[in-house]
Amino acid sequence: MADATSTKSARTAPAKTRRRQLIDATMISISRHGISGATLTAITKEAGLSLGLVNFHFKSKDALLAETLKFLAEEHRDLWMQKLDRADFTPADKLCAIVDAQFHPRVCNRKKLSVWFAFFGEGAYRKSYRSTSSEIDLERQEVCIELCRDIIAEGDYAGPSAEDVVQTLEGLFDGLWLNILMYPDLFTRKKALGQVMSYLSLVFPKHFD
Amino acid sequence: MADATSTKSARTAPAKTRRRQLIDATMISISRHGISGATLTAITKEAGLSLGLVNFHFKSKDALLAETLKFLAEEHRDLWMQKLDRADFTPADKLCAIVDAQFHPRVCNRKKLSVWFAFFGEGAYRKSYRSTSSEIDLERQEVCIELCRDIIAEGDYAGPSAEDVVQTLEGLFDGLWLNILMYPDLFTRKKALGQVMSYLSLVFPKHFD
Amino acid sequence: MADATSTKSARTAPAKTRRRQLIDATMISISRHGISGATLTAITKEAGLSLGLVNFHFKSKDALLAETLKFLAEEHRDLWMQKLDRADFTPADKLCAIVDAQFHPRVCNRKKLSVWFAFFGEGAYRKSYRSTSSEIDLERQEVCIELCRDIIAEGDYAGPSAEDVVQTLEGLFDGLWLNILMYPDLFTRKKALGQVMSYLSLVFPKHFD
Amino acid sequence: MADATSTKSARTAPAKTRRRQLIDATMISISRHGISGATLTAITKEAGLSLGLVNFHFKSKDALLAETLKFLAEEHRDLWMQKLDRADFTPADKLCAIVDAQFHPRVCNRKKLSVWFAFFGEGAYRKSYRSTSSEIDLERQEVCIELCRDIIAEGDYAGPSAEDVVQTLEGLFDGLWLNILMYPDLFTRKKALGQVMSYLSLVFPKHFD
DNA sequence: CATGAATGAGTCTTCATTCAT
DNA sequence: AATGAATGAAGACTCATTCAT
Repeated sequence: MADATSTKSARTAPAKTRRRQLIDATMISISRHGISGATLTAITKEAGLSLGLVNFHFKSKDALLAETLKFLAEEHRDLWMQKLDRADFTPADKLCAIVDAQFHPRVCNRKKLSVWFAFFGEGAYRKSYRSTSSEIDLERQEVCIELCRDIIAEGDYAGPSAEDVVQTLEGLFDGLWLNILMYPDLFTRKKALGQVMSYLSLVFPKHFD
Repeated sequence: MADATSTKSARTAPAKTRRRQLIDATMISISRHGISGATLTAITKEAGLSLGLVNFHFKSKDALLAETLKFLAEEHRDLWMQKLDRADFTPADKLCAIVDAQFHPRVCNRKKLSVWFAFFGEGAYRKSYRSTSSEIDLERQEVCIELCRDIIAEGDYAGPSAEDVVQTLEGLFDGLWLNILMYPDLFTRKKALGQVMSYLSLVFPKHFD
Repeated sequence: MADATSTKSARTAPAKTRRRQLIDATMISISRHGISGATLTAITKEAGLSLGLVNFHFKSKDALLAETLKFLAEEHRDLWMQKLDRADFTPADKLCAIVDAQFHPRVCNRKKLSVWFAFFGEGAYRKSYRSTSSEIDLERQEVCIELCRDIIAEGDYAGPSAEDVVQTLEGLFDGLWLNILMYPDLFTRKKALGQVMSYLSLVFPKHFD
Repeated sequence: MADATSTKSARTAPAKTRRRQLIDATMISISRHGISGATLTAITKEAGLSLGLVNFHFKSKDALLAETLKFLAEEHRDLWMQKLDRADFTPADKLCAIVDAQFHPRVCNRKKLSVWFAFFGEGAYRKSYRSTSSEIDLERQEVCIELCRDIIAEGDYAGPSAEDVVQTLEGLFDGLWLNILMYPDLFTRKKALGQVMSYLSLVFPKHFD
């Protein structure tokens, strides 16, 4: 009986459902027509909802975009976090899991990469990003640094510091994402993953491959 | 005395000067107010010129943006190219020069990074970029691959292939640029440069530090 | 007292009503300030509606103008058509009705003549006219030719052919319209009508006066 | 040797030459791109002259258009006037000459008809026309009425009055011009001429064919 | 909760006119 | 007498936001 969670869009639906629909339509619109083409008309048409709903469920368009960014950041964090609890994972396994998450299809696809870089490209959203989502980035960096420290200790590596490695990793993550977005024919998720693993095997040869 | 070449703006000026002024004002506007805030009104006000001049010196606003992108790409290329001719440079020196250019203040500053990522962020301009400027990127990659091949041969390295190294370098370049733009307090040109050199000393230990 | 059909303008109104209002305001604007003065600002002000409504109810200004032309052509056709069905009318009566319609106040007034000639005067609209409205003209000519054939047969006239007469009539219609528009003090609907009837009594003396 | 009247455009030329060039370019521009496309840029490019010249030789664009209209009206008048002096012409010959002039290729061609109706179509120019050129029209009508009176007296016609005939003729002139402009494939100068002559043979059978 | 017509500020673009050369 | 870069008002069009239903 309970069709509360039905995806079938009823004439009325709980606020949460509508918000999710709108956020999804926003991402699709941005990826298809760019940030400038992501008008409320385009977004609501994509969602199959009425124009007025955005300002009803969100305070403004800017709020919708901010929520979209937040959604993306949290979805990403959920992905790499879920493997960290596993007791049977070594630090290297966990680092590997984070790298995997970075290029997981759920996160690393044209639809979502378009949105990320649309936000990065607009100064106003960079600021918004820093204030709402950067702590997630920092959290991941902290975790990675911790893992690298363990790995370095285990392997007794004399190379770059844990901080150095992590900053290089972060740089690689973003840069490879951009390459995948710009040249989808030349750069693939798989290739990018290989690139990062190749780097890790260079710094931590005893742990990676 | 002779102020024929004075920068003092006369009522009329050669087309080239006006175009340069407008391109510069475009970059400043984008970096200050984002791509969406870079209206012709804002740009011409920034340049201290009248509104109608853009459509006089460029066919349209889109043309102005395309030219801005082209200017940026060419300025960048000129920078890394100028060191490649020097006969007294070893391949490692030349590679080093390219890395230096990537983080040279003339190229790697907030004003210009903002513009790069503004273009990357908008699907329409990504396409425009691919059709007008990507050959410059590819050219640089070719050159880097060649240099890496020489270095690998010289050092008899058994690590990643020249192609692999270069793709990682390209990824690092873009990712570090983004980090500098996003977190200017945490990431500096100098630090980024160190990051890349650190990577190079890992893959080519006999050549770099 | 039910004011459901009241002309009092509610905040929202059916699309058809708005379209009609805008078309009407377009005709008034053209007749008052010429086609070049018929700006969207002028039109919407005339209609007492907001500027953005034109692009909401019509795709563009050009579409509005095309619809205006179409409206005019159809209104005109409806006028001369309505008398053609009457069984008690002779061919001469019907031809007379068509002539009457041509100079009927609903069609032949400064407001609408201004619009007709505004369209005729601009090459682009002449083309638009040919593709959308000329079939109405041709239809009328066909009907007139048929009627003239009947009249010629009835009266056994040896003068110009039905086609000739109709082409002369069409020429007279347009020319008299233009004269009424240009010299409203010298040329009136009534006079024009007399002119045409005078011509008809010359070619078909047994049928007209 | 005297090349004062040379059509070769020297760097400087007498004002009269330049004015004629600009008027001609105006007519060509209007006929090619419509009145709205007849910008000063288009006109001066068509004339092969510099943009600033219009406001130099004419007070304003409006003045140029008014002069163009005047030129057209005077050229037309010169055409029908030149036959009126001939002592060997009967009134019917003279009337015939006026009709011929109306459809003479120098006057009745797409380039010039486009201009006439462009002016008729714009209220502002209708007014300008009335104040500068209508006396030419009226003059022609006077002449025609006089001729018709003579013809009626000669033939002892009992049909429409001279005034009536002339008004019908004027209507036919304008209407046939419009038809030629609108449907160049269906209506030709020759056909139009035949139409008018056919009308004249109806009212003045003893004089025309 | 939901709708979508209406609003009008803001954008790009065009173009007659000016003016230093 | 001639040039054409520069100006800025005015145009069509877009779109986030509002609000009566």
